[in-house]
Amino acid sequence: MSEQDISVKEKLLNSGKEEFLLHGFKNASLRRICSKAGVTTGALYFFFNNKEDLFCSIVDKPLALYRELIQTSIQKETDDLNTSVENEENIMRFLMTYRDECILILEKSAGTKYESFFTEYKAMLEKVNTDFFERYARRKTNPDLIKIIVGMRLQGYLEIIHGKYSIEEAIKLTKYMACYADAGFSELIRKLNEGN
Amino acid sequence: MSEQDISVKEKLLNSGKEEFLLHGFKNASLRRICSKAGVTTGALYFFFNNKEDLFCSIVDKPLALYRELIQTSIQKETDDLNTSVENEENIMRFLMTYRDECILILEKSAGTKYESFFTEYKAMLEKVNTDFFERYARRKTNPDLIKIIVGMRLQGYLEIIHGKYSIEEAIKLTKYMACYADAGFSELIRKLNEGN
Amino acid sequence: MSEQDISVKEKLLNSGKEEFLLHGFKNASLRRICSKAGVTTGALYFFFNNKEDLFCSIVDKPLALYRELIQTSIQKETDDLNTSVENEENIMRFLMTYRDECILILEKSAGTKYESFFTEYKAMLEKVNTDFFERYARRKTNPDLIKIIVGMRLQGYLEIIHGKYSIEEAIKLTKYMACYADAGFSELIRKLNEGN
Amino acid sequence: MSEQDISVKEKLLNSGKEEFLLHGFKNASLRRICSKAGVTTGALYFFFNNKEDLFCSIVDKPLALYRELIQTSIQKETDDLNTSVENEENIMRFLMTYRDECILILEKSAGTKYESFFTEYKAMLEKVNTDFFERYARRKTNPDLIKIIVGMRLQGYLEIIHGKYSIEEAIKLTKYMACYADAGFSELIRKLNEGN
DNA sequence: AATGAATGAGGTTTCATTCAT
DNA sequence: TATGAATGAAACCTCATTCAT
Repeated sequence: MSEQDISVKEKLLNSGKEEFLLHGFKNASLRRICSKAGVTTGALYFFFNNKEDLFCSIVDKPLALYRELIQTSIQKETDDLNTSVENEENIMRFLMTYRDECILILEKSAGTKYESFFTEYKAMLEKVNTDFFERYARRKTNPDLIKIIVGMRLQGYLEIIHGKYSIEEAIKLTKYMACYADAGFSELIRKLNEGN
Repeated sequence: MSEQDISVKEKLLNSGKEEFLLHGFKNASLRRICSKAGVTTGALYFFFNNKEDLFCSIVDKPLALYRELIQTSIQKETDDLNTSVENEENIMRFLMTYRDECILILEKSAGTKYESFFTEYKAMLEKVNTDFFERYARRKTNPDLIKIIVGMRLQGYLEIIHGKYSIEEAIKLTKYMACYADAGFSELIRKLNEGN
Repeated sequence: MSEQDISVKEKLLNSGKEEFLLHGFKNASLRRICSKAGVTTGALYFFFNNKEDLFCSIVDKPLALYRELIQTSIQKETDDLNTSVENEENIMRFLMTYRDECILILEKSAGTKYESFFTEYKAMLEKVNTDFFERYARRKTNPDLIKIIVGMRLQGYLEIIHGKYSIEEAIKLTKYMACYADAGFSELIRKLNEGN
Repeated sequence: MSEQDISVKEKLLNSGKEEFLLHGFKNASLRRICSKAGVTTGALYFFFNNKEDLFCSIVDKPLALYRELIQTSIQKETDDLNTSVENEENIMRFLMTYRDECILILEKSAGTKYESFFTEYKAMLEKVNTDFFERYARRKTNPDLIKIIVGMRLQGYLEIIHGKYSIEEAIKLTKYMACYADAGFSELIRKLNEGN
């Protein structure tokens, strides 16, 4: 598809993505977005209802896909713990495919309906980890510790997403990260049991 | 010091801190800051040159102190590796004492001259870690891995700072986090050497 | 005529009428009109020159008919005073038949060329009433009083038009109103002559 | 007070009143209001929160006074029917004193919180008239007729307010109008009883 | 030391209208 | 006939900043 064949709507989605990534939702300027797309501000409102609608139009589809992926991954992992490596790879493959959109949702969405997605996602992971921990360590968890570990692990993902890696590189790094995290986790359990 | 003795300047610094924490630098409103401080916007410009000057006035002193602390900590740790635990405790003690200011610099400073502080700080830590790694593991590091590990570790700190912990609780959590991170790090080295 | 046979032009006239009634000419939105009619804004400009042309197309024919009716009514009443009851009934029958269009012209036309129609109509009625008064009361009229009485009488019509009455109900109410107005008028003349 | 001593706030209130009277609340332009007052649009927001706040600042005080006046008038008239003439005179005196503000509330307030004031006021008068009617005519009222008569009477007030009369002239006209309305009302009752 | 007033630029959004197809 | 796209002006509003007093 040649340069001139990109529709204005696509141009707006592209320059919107760029602007949102650069400044975040609230500080993004529709004027800049439109002028980057080579149209007047009014034109934007032919394609989108408002600023948030533009943001959501960029982010909605990947997000829906991601929710599906998470759903099935958790299901699979509940049925068979051995799928966890494979699941993590699938997730990372997805995240790398939709790098920009992930960053938008997780770090640039303040002011939109997705602004609490990250927090909710973290809370969910904390719950999953707590359940896992209590099943295998057979002791009460320290919710503060769980929160820290989950936060660190997610940051690991974000570091990889922010890097300019190929998908294969990213997956390799993810595996190293898993190695790091798992060893840390085991040691923590050991120490906590010992301290008991 | 009685309530009425709080000078206008201090009131502005306080309400500024509050507002910047709540909305970030760019989305903070000087109007709100001033009305929270009980003065008009003009008054602010008697004490500060502009919005950024107010931000910096809140953050500058703690930042200078922190830079000193880091300097001496690194020096101490270079001289004697055994001081590392003690150093980390000192740092966390500092961070918890200046929780708000840390959050401002690390997460709310976009639009100010400190907006790249976090990135630079990370880069510095990456360098320190690389040096350490290369000295003890006697092999080339993977800079991408270092970046990830440093990012995760810093996120650990941030998680603790964001929690409403007492200093002693925070230090305890920091130690657990160190345990997690060190074990992970060791395992990573082992694996990398083995893969060699 | 089946549903699907309603031409686009008619759909536009209908949804235009609805919108103008709801928001008045100036605050009406061509977008809403077109979307209610199931076409795009461009289509409107095939049938009408502009917003005002749409308004006039809704209102022009009833207005022309009304002008005829008024003309002949006044003529008839000049020739034979006894036709006045019959004339008033004819007028009310007409107004009820074209309720929406009347309301558009009288109350929703600000911004169009008809915005002063009501004022002019009132002025005309004032003149007619003045002539009548001077012929039968044989004295100078008070133009201010005439203006007030005409305004009130017209408001009476508007109240009836705005009610959700059947034509027969409306005519009945009109007769009561005439009774009220005539008695008031007579008493006023009596009082003015007495005060003489 | 000399021309140059009029504060900007007063200038804004004046040009606002002018603009609202001319175009109604919704179609009034803050730009025009401000440029008529010789300031930029931003200046308006130093004195008023928004467009509606400007409108209300023009209208609030007279409205509060009017509500008091109505309250006491109804009370007085309930206690002693003979006060009605005096009450009506007081009301008209008030309306003429605050001509512009009355017109704003009654005819130009669409889009503000006062947009339904007229309707509510009418409904109240309909109730008062119904009660009065049923007490003196000893028969069920026709609510449609009451509505029409109240609407006409109010229109009478509006006609007077819109004229450029002095207060004394206005009061004189009001008395004539009362004569007209009372005679009409009596005749209507007579006719309705007869038709019984 | 602080107020009160005002600016001017920029924010998002809505609108009637135009025009190539 | 009608669409889909785009314009440009105007709408209300917020902002950091300035300045005379």
